[in-house]
Amino acid sequence: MTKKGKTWFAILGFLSWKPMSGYDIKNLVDISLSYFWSISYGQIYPTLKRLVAAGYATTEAGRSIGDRKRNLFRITNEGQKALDDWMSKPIDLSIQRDEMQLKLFLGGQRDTAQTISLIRDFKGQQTQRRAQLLIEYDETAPALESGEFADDIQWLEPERLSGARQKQAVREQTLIFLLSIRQGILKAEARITWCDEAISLLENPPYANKS
Amino acid sequence: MTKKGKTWFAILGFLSWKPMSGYDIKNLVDISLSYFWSISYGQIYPTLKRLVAAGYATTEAGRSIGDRKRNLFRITNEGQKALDDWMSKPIDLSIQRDEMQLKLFLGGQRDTAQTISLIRDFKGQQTQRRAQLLIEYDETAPALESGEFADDIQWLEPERLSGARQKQAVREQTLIFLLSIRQGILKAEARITWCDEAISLLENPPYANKS
DNA sequence: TCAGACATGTAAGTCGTTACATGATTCA
DNA sequence: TGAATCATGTAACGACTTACATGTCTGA
Repeated sequence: MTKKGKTWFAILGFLSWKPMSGYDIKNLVDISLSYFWSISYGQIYPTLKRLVAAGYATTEAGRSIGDRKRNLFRITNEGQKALDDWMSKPIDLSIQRDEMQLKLFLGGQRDTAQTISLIRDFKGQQTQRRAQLLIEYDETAPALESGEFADDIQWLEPERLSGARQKQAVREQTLIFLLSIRQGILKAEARITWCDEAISLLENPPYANKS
Repeated sequence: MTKKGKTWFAILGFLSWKPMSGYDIKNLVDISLSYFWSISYGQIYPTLKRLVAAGYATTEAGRSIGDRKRNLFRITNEGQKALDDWMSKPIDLSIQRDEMQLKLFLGGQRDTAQTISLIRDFKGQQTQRRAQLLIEYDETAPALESGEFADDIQWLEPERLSGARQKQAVREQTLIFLLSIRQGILKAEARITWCDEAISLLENPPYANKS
């Protein structure tokens, strides 16, 4: 049996929303998950094939009204079952490589000045990211009230629902999206806090006057 | 020319401390960088070969006094130069895949109850990790005062230095190590904060009474 | 009509893990 | 003596990116 990794279930997860093409999936990830996920065609198309081979999806070539022609993939009951199973499994917490920490560790006691300057740069990056995320948050938040997506943010265009249900779906989706942005903001802020602590300690080591 | 990735420079960075074997490097990473880096023999030995081929390191087979025999690798001037260059380059900030966020996004509006339970589990994991890191912090911190490593924490055993210089080296290394633990703690706390916010919002959505 | 977006795919290569193979040395 | 650990490696596989190839459709 083929190996089922995170990409496998990520794609299956999108198909559980509604039937999609590989192209749709790529767009969806790029537009709405760009901060914490990415995927390439080199993964998508072969994985879709394997999903069909595994009986987790079916394919309908060429279909689509009004739109250009796309190869749509639809999740099967078996696929849905496998997805539900994976969704409820605890998060895999294996190491997240952290280049900043690696450089700190490797160079920290050899060249403090350079390390400090590196941390300063890092803080700059994180500060910028935080600002960017705050803007995105503010642009998205109104949809929570209105139930209508702002301008270009129509990543989830659900099957047409009647007015009230449609608005509710938009609100739910918006809340999820805001939560993910919020996570990015908190992460950036934690890093900024760390940078400040680290710079301060490296500039004035607590053992400075010890022999 | 062979590709030079992070693993390449990670290994080179260790060699810049003192000559080491592949086995030493593996141990060092496992013991002191385990929270934010990992490396396997399948990477180490081939990379060491490539470092030698690139002129960044030399090898001395069999050497070692009192110890078992090991193949030691020593960084060259050229290697040191390349390392310095890499060390001063800004941190690569490309996406960090985040399984929690992926699952939130995929399942959030389909099955809120399951998502909440997933977040609760995640919070549990992060709380545990935070506790573990706090313990490690407390165990390591005394070395900042004493200039002597606690019990089994002798990852950096520098070339023998005279008393005062030796203590100073230990203090510097300890500070770096504490900073990296601190980063792990801040990261875990940011995640815990997010979990609380997320659960609260998912349980009581701000749009609950809207039509 | 033709540039640009839409849409689908493959090939080659890097990166990393796991499992396996091999042998030396230590010490209970 | 034999189990554990020290020590060095390779092979196979999976995950992911990049670059390429190919063709369609839309609108200025």
